[in-house]
This record gives sequence, structure tokens and C-alpha cells, in this order.
Amino acid sequence: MWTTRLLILGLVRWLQPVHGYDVLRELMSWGVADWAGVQRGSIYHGLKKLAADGDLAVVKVEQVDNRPARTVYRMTEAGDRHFHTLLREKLWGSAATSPDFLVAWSFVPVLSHREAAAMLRNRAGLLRDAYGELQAKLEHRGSDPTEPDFLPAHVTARLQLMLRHTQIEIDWSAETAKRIEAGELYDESDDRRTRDGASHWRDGIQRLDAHGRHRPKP
Amino acid sequence: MWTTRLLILGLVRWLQPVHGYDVLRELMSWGVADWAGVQRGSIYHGLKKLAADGDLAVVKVEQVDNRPARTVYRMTEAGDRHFHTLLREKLWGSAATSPDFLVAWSFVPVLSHREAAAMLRNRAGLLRDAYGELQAKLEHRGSDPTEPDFLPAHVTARLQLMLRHTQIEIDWSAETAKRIEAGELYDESDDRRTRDGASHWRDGIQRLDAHGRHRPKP
DNA sequence: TCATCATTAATCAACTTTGACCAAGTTCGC
DNA sequence: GCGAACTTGGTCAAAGTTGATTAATGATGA
Repeated sequence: MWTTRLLILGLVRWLQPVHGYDVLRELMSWGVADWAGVQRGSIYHGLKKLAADGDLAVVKVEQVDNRPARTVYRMTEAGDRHFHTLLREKLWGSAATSPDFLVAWSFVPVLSHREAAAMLRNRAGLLRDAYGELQAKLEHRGSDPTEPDFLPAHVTARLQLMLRHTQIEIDWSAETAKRIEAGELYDESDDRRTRDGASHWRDGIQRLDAHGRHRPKP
Repeated sequence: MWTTRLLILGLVRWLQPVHGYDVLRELMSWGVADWAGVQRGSIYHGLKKLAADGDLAVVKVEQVDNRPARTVYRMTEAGDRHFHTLLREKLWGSAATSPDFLVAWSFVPVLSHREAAAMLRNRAGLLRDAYGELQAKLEHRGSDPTEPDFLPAHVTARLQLMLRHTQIEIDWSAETAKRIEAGELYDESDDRRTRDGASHWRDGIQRLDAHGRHRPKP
């Protein structure tokens, strides 16, 4: 899945140098299993595959006591290029209400306000098209079950649900474009600033368990 | 993916005896690639796996002229049991706004009005719980980036989007439960009736191409 | 009439996902 | 102070997905 690759690339980019278990814990704390369908096994596979493809590089393999060895990764230049390509692809391209957009949205502060707002307005347009298509399907449907344009009632109920979801998504995109332009969502320099200041974030990961839950006390 | 299995089981159940290409065309005409993420290759794999697992049985392999041979399937009793298990599991179990529920919803006329309405009210309950959790996350979030309950603004924007989607889903579930009880969505005898009368539906499939599009003229 | 393209019904290799499992160490309840 | 349960950091085989490809035929069009 491309969502897995994007999540891993994005996180290694923030946290590098970083080992697999930390990436795992951070992603689990985001709840990606719930809203993006990414499971633990996929993350280790993804790290290896990205390393084999040259998007990540292995910095070292650490051994602490007799614990399992940690593999520490960093991003390559090619990886950074691929991250940007993938991010744009998912943000600009996916109209449907799928996890793809939400996953890519996690890394939206990488974009300038200008680009982010443009992307959201483009998305609103795509969604309006999708809305129109759904509406068309609902409107000129036949009532004769033998005709090809006939739709069973429970199917039209599903289409109505999808229609409402699409409307929500259109509104949110338009509103959020405005909020970004007003500077409400993130600082434009956020990308570099947060990458430099990611240290206390990294400390936070140490207080997560393998399911991404916060631990009571150290 | 379980969605793939459920879709195939459901369709073979309606249309049996049926060959893979007809299942493919029907599913593509439903647009499952768009809203359920099921691609052509997965369908043939699914048919084979289900046959290997004993949920489907191969009736015969047809050869028309020199065309590729068609493998014709029917459902076994075990397959029917698994279909019912899977259908209930996906309808009663999945709270999140995922394709799982929508896929299972395709076969809701298999259930009695009573069970369908109960299922939808149960779902509304699960969704209200999810709504509460999202809200809690949004409310007691800290504003200090070094604290573990801090959420960046673009993440809270995503949560707000998810909240609205959840609300839509709650409303739709409640409304649709009422509509089903009023007998608006399907006849209670629909399952057997339509299975017997599936013949003109089967004819309709012959006018679809491999992408599920209706062809202009025969 | 000949080249080109779509249709039909599938197969296949490459890739990805999944979740059970491992093995040493640590913490917890009682 | 003992066994149960969890943590750590990962591996692995089995399963699932993907989309390019096949090979014969029918339709289209210049």
C-alpha cells in the first residue's frame, strides 16, 4: 500500500535517525490502524523495502544488552524526493473519501500555505464532480427492475449516504483552505522548525508502548 | 481482504451457477473498485481461494469455440454458512467509516427487517461511542507542544472532519432503521424471491463489458 | 482489405499485508 | 519470592493484491 510507504517516509523524515520500533510506536499512537488500516507487520516490511529501494539507508544496527538488535534508519535524497512526489500525488489526486487523503494530510505542513490552499480548492472541485455523478446516478434511475438503470432501494440508500459524506468533505475542504490562508493551521516555516525541534517529540515516543498507548509513569 | 471474499460469496450466491467473468463484470458495474477498493485480479484469486477452502465448488469448465475456458462455480453449504457469518460480522461489528460496512450493506436484504433495524441501531450506538472518543480527544488536548496530549492544529482539523463524518453516519443509521421498519427498503421475502427471479438480472450482466460499463447496443 | 483496437476469460510474478511467534528481560499481583 | 503477564525489537510463512500479459476473435475504420 502507498499509505504505508508515505507514513514511514514521513516519519523517518521527521525523526531520523530512528529505528523501526520508534516508528511503530509513533504510528500506533496516531491510531493509524483504525483510520488508515496499517498494521504492525507492514511497518517493518515497509522499512526494509524502502531501504532496499534506496529511499532509506541503514545507519547502524544497535545492540543494547541482550535485547533484540535495533536497525536505525535515515532518509536518502532519493527518499526525500519520493516523499514529496507521493505526498503531492495523494493530496492532489485522491477525490474519494479514502484513507489516502487523510494519511497524506498528516504531512500537510510540508507544503506552503499557498500550495495547501490551492490543493484544497482543487480537491473541493474534484469532490463536487463526484457529487454530481452520484446525484446523476440517483436521479435518472429507472423503476423497472428489468432495465439496466434500475437500482434497488438499499443501493440508493447507500448512494445517499455517500452523497452526504461527499458534501461534508466539500465543505471541510473549502473551510480549511480559508483557515490555512489565515495562518490558523500551521506556521509556514513549520517544516524545518519542527524538524530541528523534534527532540522533545522523540522523547515523548519513549513513553509509548507497542500499541501507541501512553504509559502511566516512568 | 474480507471485503473481497464477502462480495464474491454474495454474488455467487445470487447468480449461481456462475463463472468468474460474470462475477467480475457485475462487481465492476457496482463500482467496487471506487468505493471498496477491489480490483480485477483479486476477484479471480478470491474465487480460487474460496474454492480451495471449500466455500465454492467448481461445477464445470466450459469451452466455447477457442475462447479462454470458463470456470463455473456454485456455492457449497459451508460457503453459505460462512457468507452469513461474515455478513453479520461486518454489519454488526464495524463502527468506523470504512468500506467494510458498505460492502456488507450490499447484501442487507438477506436479513429480516427486525434484524436489519436492530443492527442499524446497534451501529448507531457504536458510532456514538466513537463520536464521544473523538470529542474527548479534541477537548482535553493540551496547548503545550511538549506535553503528550498536545495535538498540532492540522491534526485537530482531521479529527473535526472525522467527527462530522461520524455524525452523518449516526443520523443515516437511525433514519435507515426507521425506513426498514416501514418496509421502504426491501421486501422481507426479497432474499428468496430475488434469488429465484435473478434470471433477468443475469441477462443484464451480458450487456456489461469488463469494466462494468453498459454497452450501447447488442 | 489490412492494420488496429476492443473483447473475452483468465493467468502470473512481483509485491504487500497479516498476525502469530520468538527469546531475553522486566514488572506486577499476591 | 513465584509465576503470570508484559515489554522489546523484530522475523517469518501464509495469504492477499495488483496490473501486465496472453491468445483467439470480432468490430472499426481508412
